[in-house]
Amino acid sequence: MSPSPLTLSSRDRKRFAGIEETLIEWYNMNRRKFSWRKKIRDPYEVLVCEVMGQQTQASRIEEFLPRFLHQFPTIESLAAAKQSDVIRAWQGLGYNRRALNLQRAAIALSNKPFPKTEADLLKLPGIGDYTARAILIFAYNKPVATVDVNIERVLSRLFRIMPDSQTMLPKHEILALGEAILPRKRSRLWHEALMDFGATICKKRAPKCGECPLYAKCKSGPVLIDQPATLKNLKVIKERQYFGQPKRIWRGRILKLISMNHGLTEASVLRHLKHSKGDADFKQFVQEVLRALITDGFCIRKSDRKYYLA
DNA sequence: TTCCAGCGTG
DNA sequence: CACGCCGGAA
Repeated sequence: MSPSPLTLSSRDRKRFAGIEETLIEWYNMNRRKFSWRKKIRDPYEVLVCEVMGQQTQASRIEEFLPRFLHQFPTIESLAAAKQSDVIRAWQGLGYNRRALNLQRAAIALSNKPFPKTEADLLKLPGIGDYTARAILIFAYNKPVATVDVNIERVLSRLFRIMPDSQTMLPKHEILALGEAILPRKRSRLWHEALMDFGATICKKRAPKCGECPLYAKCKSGPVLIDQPATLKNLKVIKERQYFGQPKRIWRGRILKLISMNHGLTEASVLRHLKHSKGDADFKQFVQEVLRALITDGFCIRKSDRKYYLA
């Protein structure tokens, strides 16, 4: 899945020469200090770190990664672990499916050389375009480009005039742009710089154009600098509520209940949830959630009619 | 209450 | 391509 090669316009190329140097300089002074950013990186640790990073703010990884790696120090140990222990180790991080997929990936990788190509990484469950490339970049400093939402924002705004803080270039254009400007000898450093810059200066909401070292070179800066933090006319999609909470919250609570008890009947689950008894609709809803947790591979119901972590 | 942020499925 | 998945922080 290589992006179509793109030749930067000579104008863009000229502008970029200064951008690269300024951004790296900014990064050297202002980078976020994370424990996993060490000189030598174990591919397995990069894999875990990147999966934890999916849909999750980097600061929250700090809390979970060391503990997880202590508990599952190698691919083989994760592959051999009880799934219930992996789920428990993931509790609080969110998107629990990632834990299941990560262990499945570990099983697939167990006792084999760690993959070094995008195609091989993409075969793993839970590894998509972004993560496959990110692993190659952070584990091996491989000269490929990857685009997360931070990089998407930074490149869109820098190279094209974005009408507001929400609008971005199409994904394939950004990837092509990313490939075109990639400093191929320092892919890892460059991507970390782009991400940190996007997370702290070129933020989604209320970007700090006033203190941006690239302001003079940024196409969108003049548009974004005075934009109010909250945009009107942008319709907010409200999350559907079930009995006062989004379903994901109920799923999380129920999964946590099951993970903290050895065998729970449906009645016990209902009791723990402290919802008004005799609410038939709520009972049916909980049943649906329990069924889904089983379908999704988190739980099982044994012949004693009690629910357990799978 | 809103914000943040990739993958897999239908 | 649209949607569901999680939970802490702002």
